[in-house]
Amino acid sequence: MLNPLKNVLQEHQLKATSQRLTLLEYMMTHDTHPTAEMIHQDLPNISLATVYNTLEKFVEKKLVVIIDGISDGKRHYDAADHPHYHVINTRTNEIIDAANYDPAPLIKAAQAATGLKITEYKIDLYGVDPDSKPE
Amino acid sequence: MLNPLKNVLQEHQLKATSQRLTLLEYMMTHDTHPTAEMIHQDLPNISLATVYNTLEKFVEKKLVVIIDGISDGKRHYDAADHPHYHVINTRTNEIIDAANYDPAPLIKAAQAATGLKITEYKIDLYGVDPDSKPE
DNA sequence: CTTTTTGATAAGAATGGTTCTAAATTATTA
DNA sequence: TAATAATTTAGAACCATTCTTATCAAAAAG
Ligand SMILES: [Mn+2]
Ligand SMILES: [Mn+2]
Ligand SMILES: [Zn+2]
Ligand SMILES: [Zn+2]
Repeated sequence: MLNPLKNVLQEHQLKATSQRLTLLEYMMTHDTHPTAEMIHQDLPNISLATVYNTLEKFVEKKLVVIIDGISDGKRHYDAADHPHYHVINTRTNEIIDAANYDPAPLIKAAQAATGLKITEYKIDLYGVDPDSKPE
Repeated sequence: MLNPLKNVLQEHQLKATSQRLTLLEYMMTHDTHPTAEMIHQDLPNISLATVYNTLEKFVEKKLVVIIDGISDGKRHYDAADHPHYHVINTRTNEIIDAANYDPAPLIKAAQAATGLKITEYKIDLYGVDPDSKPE
């Protein structure tokens, strides 16, 4: 087995079809946060239905996470290969990755507050360029 | 001015119509996290369009926040009267409020990482009952 | 090697939450 | 009051996502 992406898929009980390999590589190698439609435009040989189906599978397997709350009304996707949080520039809708924060105390607080076992978390902050005029 | 809710609306440059007063009171006095449709069912005298329009205004003015990422695919709304974060039970879709966490270091980290001025943040954790069987 | 079964992909139709439109009310101003 | 502006409303339209159904491909069975 020379293809590490093939390994990743098989470890997650997903058959390594060419579409899945292509999509997984796309998500792993792009630091953008594309919508299904954007991915389909970059990979026109994979049908839009398959993009949606495959991303759904990847989300189930926690290979990919959904970013919503973007003001374009569309669902954005992000490879979940390294834990990080997002800062969204509300003027440009740019989604910026950041990782200079340890979520462990937050997870602990959430478990203490609710008694639930935390399986996932999502931290999104919204901001604007400080030099930009208000309104 | 005896009605404090009327004050709140006027302080936010919103005319205090009866629909807005009713909706603001509804959001303030309910600790649930309803969808527009749920609110409309509880307040059938206010049209669904007005529920959407008014919630959008309230979100602009930061009186209300949107909760998305719930697996019912619908947008939920929450009064923003006190800062808190959410823990979502992914088996029941219950949205639990929690406030035992200070977001100041996170906000500081985000500003340091991006240079943006943070205006809003959204922290959602997802969990399951620890006694429930897996899958 | 067939044959059979299972799962994946594809194209397009359907869905439904949300937004838009245009008309009717209501509030404000002169 | 009349004139103007803002809000509300019902229903139409939108469109991102999901569903349907038909093909296709890979794996198991024989
Ligand atoms: Mn990424
Ligand atoms: Mn609340
Ligand atoms: Zn990211
Ligand atoms: Zn809440």
